[in-house]
Amino acid sequence: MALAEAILVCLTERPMSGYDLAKNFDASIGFFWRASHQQIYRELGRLRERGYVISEEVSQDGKPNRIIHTLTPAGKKALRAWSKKPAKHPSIKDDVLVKFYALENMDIDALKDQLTIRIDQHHTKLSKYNRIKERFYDNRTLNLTQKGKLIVLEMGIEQETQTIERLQNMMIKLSALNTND
Amino acid sequence: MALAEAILVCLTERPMSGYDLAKNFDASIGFFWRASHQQIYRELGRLRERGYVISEEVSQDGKPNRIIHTLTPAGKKALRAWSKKPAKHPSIKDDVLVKFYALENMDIDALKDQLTIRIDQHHTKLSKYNRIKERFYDNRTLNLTQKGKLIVLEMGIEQETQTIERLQNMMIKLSALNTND
DNA sequence: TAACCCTATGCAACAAATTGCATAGTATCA
DNA sequence: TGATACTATGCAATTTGTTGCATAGGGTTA
Repeated sequence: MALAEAILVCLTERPMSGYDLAKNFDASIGFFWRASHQQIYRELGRLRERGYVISEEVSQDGKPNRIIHTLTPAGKKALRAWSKKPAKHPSIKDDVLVKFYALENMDIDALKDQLTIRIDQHHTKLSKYNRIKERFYDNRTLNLTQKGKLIVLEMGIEQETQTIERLQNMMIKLSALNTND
Repeated sequence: MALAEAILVCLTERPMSGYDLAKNFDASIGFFWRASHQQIYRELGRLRERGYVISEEVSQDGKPNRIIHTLTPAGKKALRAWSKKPAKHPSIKDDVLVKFYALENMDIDALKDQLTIRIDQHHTKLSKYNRIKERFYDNRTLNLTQKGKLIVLEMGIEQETQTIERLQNMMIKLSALNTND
């Protein structure tokens, strides 16, 4: 259950509400771990039960009260223990590639549209990464945690760039098939 | 529930038993869609209920009987309908990248070991892809389905090559951190 | 002024995935 | 000859993930 750990990792940055976490899972950490707010709230309950976070309600006016979750020493200990455990295989599930596996039974024009959408999505991601890099990491003295984040960010930029190229390549090959057969 | 469709895609090649499918999900199609045999057997039950496959028991001697599942016209129709539906976001869940997000709370030596294992795994995958390409796709006249499979195979080879480079890059950056800080 | 979005939390139902176990014969290796 | 691996199927329990809904005040837009 690495969602628990992904949440703890977020909370090392600063104490956060479930809502803040959900937004984080929609942006930064969400680039390689997605979770809905429902999942996050449920998991926060479990983390509280285990004593990995403490939660306190903070009243706001005009807005609903927030519940701020803070990482406990036990939580940090759990994180370090987790870091020593072997990593799992990253999950792979990709509709589009499956579709290429039975082209004769597919609607090829529809598949092209899907490829186009995919390429757009990766462009969006790439722009986000680049914006984050410019804003937060250029020309600064970085501590260890920031350096770690910069490493994954740069890997993300490379990955997205290469993915876009590969998808464009697939598109070209798919189009070539279509006109010849 | 695209596992159903991934199974149907496999069955377009030839009728198969659950066991055969499980092996396929461990090799070819499994490179971008993983599923355990328990998942597959359960899903086959549902596909049979919906009339997308028909199943017949074949007795063997020495070995347990096999149940061979064949794609029905209704199954093919369902596949084509699925091909028109927009693709989902490919699922992303990667422990290792999450770990880079809180380096101060991680055991960096353990993380290096994990990176090494990852690199090895991608090398293994790459070799498999290359072997498949040599065996089945070189110097042949290919039909549409085979061309589709070749496209994803070539994309897989590119992807794995690039992933290995990126991971090695991460390793170098991580090592540089370790000695300086 | 109605429709919609944002902040903020959460329950409930359902679907999918994981983990553990069970059966049972054959083959291979030490 | 005992251990292990392969073929072949499947149940059951648990954990994760998804979808739909509910509440509720505030701001923005048409």
